[in-house]
Amino acid sequence: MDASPETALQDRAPDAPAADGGPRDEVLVAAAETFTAKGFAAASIDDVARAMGATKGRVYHYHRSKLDLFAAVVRRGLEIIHADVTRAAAAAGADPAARMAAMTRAHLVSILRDRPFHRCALQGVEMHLTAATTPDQRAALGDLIALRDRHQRLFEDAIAEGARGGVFGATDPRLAARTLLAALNGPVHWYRPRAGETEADRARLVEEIAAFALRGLGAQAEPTKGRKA
Amino acid sequence: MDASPETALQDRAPDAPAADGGPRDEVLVAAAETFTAKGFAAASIDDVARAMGATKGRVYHYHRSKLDLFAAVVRRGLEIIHADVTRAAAAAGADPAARMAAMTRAHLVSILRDRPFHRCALQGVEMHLTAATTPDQRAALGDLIALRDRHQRLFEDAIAEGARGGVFGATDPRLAARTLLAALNGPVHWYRPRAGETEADRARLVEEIAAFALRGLGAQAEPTKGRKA
DNA sequence: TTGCCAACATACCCGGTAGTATGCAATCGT
DNA sequence: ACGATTGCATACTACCGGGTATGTTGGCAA
Repeated sequence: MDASPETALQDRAPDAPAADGGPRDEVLVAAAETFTAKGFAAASIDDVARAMGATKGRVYHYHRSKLDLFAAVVRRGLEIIHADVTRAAAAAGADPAARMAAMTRAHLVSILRDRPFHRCALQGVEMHLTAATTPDQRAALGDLIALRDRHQRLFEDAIAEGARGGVFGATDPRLAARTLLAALNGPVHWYRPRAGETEADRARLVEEIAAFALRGLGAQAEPTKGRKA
Repeated sequence: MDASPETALQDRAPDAPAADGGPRDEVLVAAAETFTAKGFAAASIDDVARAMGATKGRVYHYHRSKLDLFAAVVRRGLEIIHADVTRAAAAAGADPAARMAAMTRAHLVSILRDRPFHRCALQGVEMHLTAATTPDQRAALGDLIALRDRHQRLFEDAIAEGARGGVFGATDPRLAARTLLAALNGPVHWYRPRAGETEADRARLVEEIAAFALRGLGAQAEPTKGRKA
């Protein structure tokens, strides 16, 4: 079986397109929910399997280790949100304020929609700063950190551009982006879709948090120009 | 030893005054740093002991279980920051904006000073939302959540008062407080005192984040009235 | 039909860790 | 001076959970 180390299934790029609803995808979803519920270290592979009504065999059939599984979940989360924000930024015009507003809302919407994945992504990011003991862990989490940095730079650049245009008052784009994202990521920790929650409820949540974040940057509260779009 | 279940050492109120620098305190500090570095689930009691150059015996002499130890750390963190913010709020005048500014800065300063404890506090809060399996865990974390809520209510009330006075633009004080605190707690995840960092550096950090947060509330950027105090 | 392989389930191993039981030196009250 | 208690260290146990090795079943190709 391990005759050639490259033969077996890897979860490299095949995960990137994603969300096909197939069995591989079901494992990822179950893992995201379980890791979200119990945390990476506290959740067992059996827990993940049980969440699907399956056993370890199914999990290890698609992923070579617990960390690999987790990394796949984190990667999925980071790629989803990066795609969402990038798309929103492209759709918005060149105006820095409107562009930033669109990015902020897209980030929030993405979080509310795929909260388990994004929660795991945050967990994964924190694991890096802390103690990634083994060298393979370092490697596995390393490129995930790169993805996170890429996403953060999206906001850094937008802030810096706005600051050059005098739209924002930020002196340190990096610190501003960090603080902005910290505020935007808040719902990851406490949001739970309540029973009978409407789309409008979520939209209101997004608008309130987005308003806070955009004001925080020093932007003038533009009269909800692109609203309802 | 367990003849009477109440004789032995409990870590109830005795911890509250705290920070005496004694051996009990040293255990708490080591625990805070270890849990911060590895996370609650991933950190072992031996890790905590090793961080002190001691063994498990010393830890279990002061705390009855891993969760008890962790709860003590979380409690310490929550009590510290609550005391700091309360004191700052009292020192500031009755003006809602100035009061909120003082609270915000106090919260940030507290985080930079005692980051390990506050990081554990955040961890502990998240553990509650997730899976506190056993009933004693529920109980242990329950009152910690109460402490967290008390601290959050400090900000909620200040926001609500400011909103009544028309100082802030917040429609939902609870959501505003949550988002505000999320932004303020940002440094808990990434801050590390760099070598050769001066007091002024930290002050600048505090001011930038505080400015973001206060603007987020819709407050006018008051010309740093109580600065250097 | 047969053979092969994907897609799992089952059974098992084994290292790490929470918790305990015990030993033991120093200190303290009397 | 001397038990008793404090303040740990050491040794050990029980168990959980990651990982693996080995079935077993269904579908698909030839």
